[in-house]
Amino acid sequence: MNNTKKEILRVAKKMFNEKGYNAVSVRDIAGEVGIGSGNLTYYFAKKEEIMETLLAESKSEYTVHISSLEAMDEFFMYLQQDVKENSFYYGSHTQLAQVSSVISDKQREMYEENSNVLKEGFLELCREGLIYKESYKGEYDRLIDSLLISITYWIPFCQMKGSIDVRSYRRQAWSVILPIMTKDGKVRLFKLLKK
Amino acid sequence: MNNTKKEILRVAKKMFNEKGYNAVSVRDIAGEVGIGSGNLTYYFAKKEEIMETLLAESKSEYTVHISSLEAMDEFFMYLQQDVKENSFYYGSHTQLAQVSSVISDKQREMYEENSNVLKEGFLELCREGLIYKESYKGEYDRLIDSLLISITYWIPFCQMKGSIDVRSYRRQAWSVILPIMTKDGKVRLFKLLKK
DNA sequence: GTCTATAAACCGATAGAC
DNA sequence: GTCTATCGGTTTATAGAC
Repeated sequence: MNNTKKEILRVAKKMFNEKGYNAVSVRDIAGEVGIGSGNLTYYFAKKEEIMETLLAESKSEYTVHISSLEAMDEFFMYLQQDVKENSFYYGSHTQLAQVSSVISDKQREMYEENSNVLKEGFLELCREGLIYKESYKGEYDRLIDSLLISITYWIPFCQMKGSIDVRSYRRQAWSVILPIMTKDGKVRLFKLLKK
Repeated sequence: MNNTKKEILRVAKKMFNEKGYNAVSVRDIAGEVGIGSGNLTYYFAKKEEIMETLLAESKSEYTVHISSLEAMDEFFMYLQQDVKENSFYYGSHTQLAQVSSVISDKQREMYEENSNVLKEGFLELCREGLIYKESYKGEYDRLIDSLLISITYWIPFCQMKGSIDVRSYRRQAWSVILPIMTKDGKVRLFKLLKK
């Protein structure tokens, strides 16, 4: 990939991180890179293509099968890290859904993928006797939705709360799961979180 | 308040509800009202002032003290209704935070208010023996954050999921609380939800 | 007070010279 | 590949008629 193109992507990601997708214009980006805005258009015909390219590059290779409490904890830490590193995306999640269907499709895809990963994880933890069985049909699905809605909007939520140091998503996630954990599961979780 | 001004607000709210804040221009609104866009500027110097006024008007008079399971259920139904009626606001929550500090201050204020209402409610339900005591310091606060992050971003989340009929927030909220409910509390809740 | 008309500044995007 | 000039669109702001 061309050097200028790389530089555009680097600067755009930085600026989106800081100010959000909508608040950054293509002229702003071109100015920061030190090229004309028309030249930027040569590389990216539309503003949304910059975001789509950034998104494609950050494509996760984290295809995991949660097979233990530790694996689920790692998954939460991965999500937390993902949100932190790609705040250019998560910080503008709602806006981006309206910008391009490519992106909104990607969002749904990521939701379904993470939802499936967590569902398998819940079932595995249940088999291991670490969490209780569903007390009604669909309980796991709803708790998983709570976990995913939290991670998806974690950045704007923390910004809204005005919390100076963003409390970790990892702890937030476990807080939702803890109440359905067995005594055995709780013991193992506390040991894990203390480390 | 002036008749024209009222009409502007009515039309703007309707259009924001349908298409989202960003997708509606002041010209669109003026055109729908049947006045010139410059005339609209006479009433609202900036686009954000329209939203700020709408927000100030929709100021909830629902200052409640949750004193029972039924009251908390009513509160969830109120939140659900609020989100539905004011989708012009909740559907663009993230964007609006970046638009004006008046709005972002209001968002934080609403979060803190709802957070306090729920916190008192949790403590009351605990006193009544319907939910368990905190199993660690801060557990209630985290569950409440889960409830509030869900309601705040309920609309974009449901749109992302692509669920045709939006599952109710009321059920989602109780799903998070159910795991910390006592046997007594669960019995009363199920009776309540069956009605 | 109420409204019209219009300018100013900015945006994403395009065309074409070099 | 890079640039300037420009289009049609937006929000914002002003000047002035009634």
